[in-house]
Amino acid sequence: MGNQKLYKGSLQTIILKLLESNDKMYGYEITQKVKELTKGELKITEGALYPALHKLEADGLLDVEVAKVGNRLRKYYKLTESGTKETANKLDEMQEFLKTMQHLVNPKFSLE
Amino acid sequence: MGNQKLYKGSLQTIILKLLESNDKMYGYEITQKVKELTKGELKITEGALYPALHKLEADGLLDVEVAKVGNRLRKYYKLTESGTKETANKLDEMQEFLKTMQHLVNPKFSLE
DNA sequence: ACACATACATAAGTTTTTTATGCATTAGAA
DNA sequence: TTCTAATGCATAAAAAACTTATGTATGTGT
Repeated sequence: MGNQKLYKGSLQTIILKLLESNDKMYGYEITQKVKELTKGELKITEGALYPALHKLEADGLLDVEVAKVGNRLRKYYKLTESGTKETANKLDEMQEFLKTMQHLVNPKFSLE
Repeated sequence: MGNQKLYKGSLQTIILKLLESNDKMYGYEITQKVKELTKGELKITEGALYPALHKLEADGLLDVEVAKVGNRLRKYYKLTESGTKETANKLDEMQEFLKTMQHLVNPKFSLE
């Protein structure tokens, strides 16, 4: 499961991307989805996730809707209009970042 | 120049990779090289760089050699044996990270 | 002279994350 | 049936890594 340290700074983008693909999700579901999609490489901790969700909501990027399933509550999050725009921005920045890093660390780099 | 936040956690790897490619470098040279290689996308600040170099040295991954150029001093850093091994590890982790993130944010993802 | 580039450094503050808890419900195994 | 693990939320203290601000000094070009 490699270096969790490298994921610093990308949590918001990951959350937004998942919500763009899945319309609405709740916190626990996000942790499981990420674990599944990354084959266990990335495990989002609750201590990071919930504050991040609260911040995204406070910033107006997410709307929350509380649902009761059996006797247990879930908080479903979905993108607001502004959240959808910001997701596009953050994904662009992420692509740019990945391209740059690829270029920096790729072995071919030493030939330049 | 995109989102500097995403580069959090990757500074050590970047420094090590540069030293792997260039044998020995001094701090200011590193900042300029990174700016050049990333076409200004990434600007390493001195407040981040120097503490990072000191830590890598303290951890035994870098050796330092002070040189005097004119009346001004430079600290040349180079990989130790252990630093060379750690560089390989960190580059592997970086590749893994980039692959995983690419997979997470790539548009194709929504088809899965 | 003055501004900017080179070259090092550290300290205070911010952000983001980890680690450690805490509470409560539900499903499954012993 | 009792205990453990999973589900589901949450927050607080601490650590990590950075930005911003500042300091010192030399060299270069205008």
